[in-house]
Amino acid sequence: MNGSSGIFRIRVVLDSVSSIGPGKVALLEAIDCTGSISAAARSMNMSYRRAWNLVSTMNSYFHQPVVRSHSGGRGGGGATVTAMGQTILDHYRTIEHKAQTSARDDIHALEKLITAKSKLD
Amino acid sequence: MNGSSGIFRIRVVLDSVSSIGPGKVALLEAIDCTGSISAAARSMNMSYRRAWNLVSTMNSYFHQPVVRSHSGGRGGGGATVTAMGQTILDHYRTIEHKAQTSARDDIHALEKLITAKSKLD
DNA sequence: TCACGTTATATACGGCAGTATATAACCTTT
DNA sequence: AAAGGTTATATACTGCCGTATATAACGTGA
Repeated sequence: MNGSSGIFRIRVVLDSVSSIGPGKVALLEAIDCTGSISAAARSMNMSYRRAWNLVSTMNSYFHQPVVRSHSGGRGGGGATVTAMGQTILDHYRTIEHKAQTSARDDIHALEKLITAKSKLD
Repeated sequence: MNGSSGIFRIRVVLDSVSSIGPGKVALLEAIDCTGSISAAARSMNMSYRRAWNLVSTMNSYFHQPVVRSHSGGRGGGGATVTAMGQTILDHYRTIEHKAQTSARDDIHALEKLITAKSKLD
């Protein structure tokens, strides 16, 4: 029944240069889950450089950093999602859920108009 | 005030290869408005090739064509958005509106978290 | 019958986003 | 002190998306 996967992709454009969408959100969650930027990148099959750039960008356009990182020490270092980061994740997921729920009938109607091909996996 | 512009971008992913988002929707509306693919492309500062490819793609993944075109004749030819195309536009706009409305509080909350930069135009 | 502007299609070119790779600094653990 | 894995940063390469450009066919109106 899916419900939460693919289907619906939302990007919140906050500014002419600031936006947040499925990619950055997934990265934040992966960092939260793995405890490091490089592990998160690996888990998503993304280059470290790209992951680092995304984090750097996000850190720069919110009032406070969304990720805090440190190098050296046990495990070589790591990164954590800050309270600000969590707040953003929460809002994004809420937006996603409300949007999905409220528009579900029309989404379903659209789905019925496409010629059946490979279903989403 | 805005209401309909930027802020919120939704892409409905119908299939591993089929999706519809702001770009294709804007193109469809431009075709509906101008009566031709090339005029629509010009009005959007998009190459004819790209516009034609997008139309071709959409025509291929819905049950019926979303745009019908004809060459030659008065004005050299033209293109119109079919009933199917209109239906898709309607559903998309409805989804967009419902999503925007239902998630408005959280969107606003997110906006307040970014460092003020150039506002959307 | 010729002109006009469009559809339809192909090929070549350019820019840029993302990858691959390398290197230094960091700091705990052994 | 040495090892190990991470952050942080730079440079070079690659692939792809979209532009630019060219050409043929089409069909109404002058």
